Amino acid sequence: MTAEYSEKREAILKATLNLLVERGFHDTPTSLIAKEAGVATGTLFHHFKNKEELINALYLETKRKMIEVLKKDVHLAGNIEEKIKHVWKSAVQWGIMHPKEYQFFQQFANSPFISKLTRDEALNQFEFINDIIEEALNSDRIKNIYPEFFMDYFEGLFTMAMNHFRKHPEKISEENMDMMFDVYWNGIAAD
Amino acid sequence: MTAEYSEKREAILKATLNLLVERGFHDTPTSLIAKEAGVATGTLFHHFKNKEELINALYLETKRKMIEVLKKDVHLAGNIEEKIKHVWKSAVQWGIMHPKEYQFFQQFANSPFISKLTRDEALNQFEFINDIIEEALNSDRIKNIYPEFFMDYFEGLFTMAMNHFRKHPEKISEENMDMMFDVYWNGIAAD
Amino acid sequence: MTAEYSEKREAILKATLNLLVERGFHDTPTSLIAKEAGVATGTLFHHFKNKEELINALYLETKRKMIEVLKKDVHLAGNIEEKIKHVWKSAVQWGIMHPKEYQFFQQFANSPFISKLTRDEALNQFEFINDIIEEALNSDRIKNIYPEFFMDYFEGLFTMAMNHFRKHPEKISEENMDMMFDVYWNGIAAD
Amino acid sequence: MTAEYSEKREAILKATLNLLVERGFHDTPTSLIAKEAGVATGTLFHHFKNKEELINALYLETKRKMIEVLKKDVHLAGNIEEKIKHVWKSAVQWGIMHPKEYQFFQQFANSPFISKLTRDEALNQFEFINDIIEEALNSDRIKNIYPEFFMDYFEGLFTMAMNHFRKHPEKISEENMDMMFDVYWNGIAAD
DNA sequence: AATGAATGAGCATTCATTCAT
DNA sequence: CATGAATGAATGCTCATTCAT
Repeated sequence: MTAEYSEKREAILKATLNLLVERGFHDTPTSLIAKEAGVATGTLFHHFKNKEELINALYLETKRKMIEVLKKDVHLAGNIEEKIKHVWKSAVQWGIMHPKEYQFFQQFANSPFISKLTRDEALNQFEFINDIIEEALNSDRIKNIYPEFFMDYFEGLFTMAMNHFRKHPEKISEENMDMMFDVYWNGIAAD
Repeated sequence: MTAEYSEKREAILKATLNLLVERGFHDTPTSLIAKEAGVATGTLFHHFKNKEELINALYLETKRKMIEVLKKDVHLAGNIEEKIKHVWKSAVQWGIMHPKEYQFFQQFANSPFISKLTRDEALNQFEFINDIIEEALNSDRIKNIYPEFFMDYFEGLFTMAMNHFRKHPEKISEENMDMMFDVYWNGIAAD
Repeated sequence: MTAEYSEKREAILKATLNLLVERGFHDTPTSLIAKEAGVATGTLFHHFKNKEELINALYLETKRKMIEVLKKDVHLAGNIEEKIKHVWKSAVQWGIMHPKEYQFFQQFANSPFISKLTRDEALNQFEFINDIIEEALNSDRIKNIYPEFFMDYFEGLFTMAMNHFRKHPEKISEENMDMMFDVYWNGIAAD
Repeated sequence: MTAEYSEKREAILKATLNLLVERGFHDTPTSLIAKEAGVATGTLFHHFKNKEELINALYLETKRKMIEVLKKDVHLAGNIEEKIKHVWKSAVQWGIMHPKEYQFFQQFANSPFISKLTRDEALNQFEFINDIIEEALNSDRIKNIYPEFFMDYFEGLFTMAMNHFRKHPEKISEENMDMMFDVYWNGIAAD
């Protein structure tokens, strides 16, 4: 199912995102999605084989868009700390600007609906981060920790920041973001 | 619906936990839970008003047991760092020893099924942590950060550790736990 | 799914038979069957796993009842010709007395809905006919024809008679039945 | 909807026949027929008003072709027995050579899809057989049986032969066909 | 004539829950 | 307390058919 452009298809994806985060998976019938998208029930299944595939498509296309943002301008950063900070802040800012998309990722992060295939393809797009990680580990700026942890630590602190800002929106500020990145960096910085 | 002890009741809770993490919520009909628990369908509704209440009961009782463990022996720890480390490591160890329970918490962390009531009651039991946090913030051992972040940071790094060990079980070791706590502590330690 | 007795189950089977022959398979929704049987839609699926199994059950139980009739009093017949005639006439009379059941068999004789399992089990019950066939072939009353054909010939002429009487009900008479059996017998009688 | 020749039309009819006998009516959506025929879904409805008319057209055109074969060379036969034998064997041979077409007839023989109109028109083409029957009944070669039965008997024994050969393809032989015709003839031959 | 995206009524089936026993 | 047959609203999905291009 290639993602050829189609207005109806787009409308369905948008309605799915909105309803899923507002009402949860099992309170979002396909009939309601279709209604919200302004199409017939059959049209939904014309574009997506079934509900599961619809959600996987939404997951993948949303992730693609997010990663597009994270990648942007990384190369402009100077040293490795700045590179990581750039990606980290881009991620947090993206999450703040796209709360629904972020919540959707949270909801389906551990869901059996997101197939291994989808997960793998999403992971592939994160490859550019591997380069950064390698560069970081090879530098003398950070502690001697193993790569798998480095990756999960990055994601973990990002998730933490996002959850925090969701619970306490009044804390959203450039300053606090910088503070959190400091916490992140101090955690692994070489002495 | 008080939690008086009953063998059937226990069997239902146990079956619920197993099925929920194995098959996900919407692939776990109450009929299957009853079957797995070795009771009649009606019996389930005799002990729990409905499916939602069953899950909330499971959530609450499991959380209670977990917190029991975290609280244990905290008072024996010396300074504030040791106290926090004790709770943190107890939490990680509990998660490793109870993978199903941990996965269940993850699955339902953001679920609309867990009522505000349940969430609040669970939170209440975390109160003993507030004391620790206050003690920490008042000490000169850690940076000047605001309390809400401190709390979320603790939970965030715990979750990160758990996810990491779930993805990479071969990395589970006392040593790595200590390493992660160091990362945690360095992130917020006063200079 | 053993055929334990149940009034609702019986009502469903009866409604199925009536509707199937009146309206055909694909114009007989399960909802209509349930309505006609005076039960809820769920009840139908409580007794039969799905529509297909419902039809297979109807097929098998109807066939069982029919064969019961064919078997009756065969042993009273004298020679082999009389035995065969007895079965043949019992079959034709059963078909005339049970037009719906007969039509149902015709409709589903070649249907992919009737599973091989059902067909085989139905066939098993015809075993008593094998004895008769063997006796016939070993006698000197009939021509030297091979057994498989003998069996199909019997069924073929029965079907022919049934079709004929269905098209021309005014021809139904003891006399014509006898005439047809003569035709049958002459076809294979030894010179 | 006249049957003007058209490649797409032919392709649709062919695909219909193949799919119908392979998968049964209710597992053969028009979309699949179109796909198999290599045309767009709309095209099917351009050539046939609806699914029912498509099947009726297939029925009628197939029957026409079959009867063409049965008629061929009847006039060359000598006496009435030979004439009947000629038609009977032609029919059996046609069935063996065109198993899909035969199965299709069997499947739809009692179907509500084949309209009375279609059935009547198909019957009309059988008229040449009436002449043969009349000739037979007026001759002294066969028993005194009434015409309606004579007709159904012919068809019944043909069907029986076809079913037998379908179940036991290894029995297909000129010899067995002759044997079966003998059985047929003996059944009604005058003493 | 041909296309195929769009339609929406219709269907088989599921499942939380009830209640008579 | 326990049972399990019965319920019926709700849902995912199918498919014949239409129609703008």
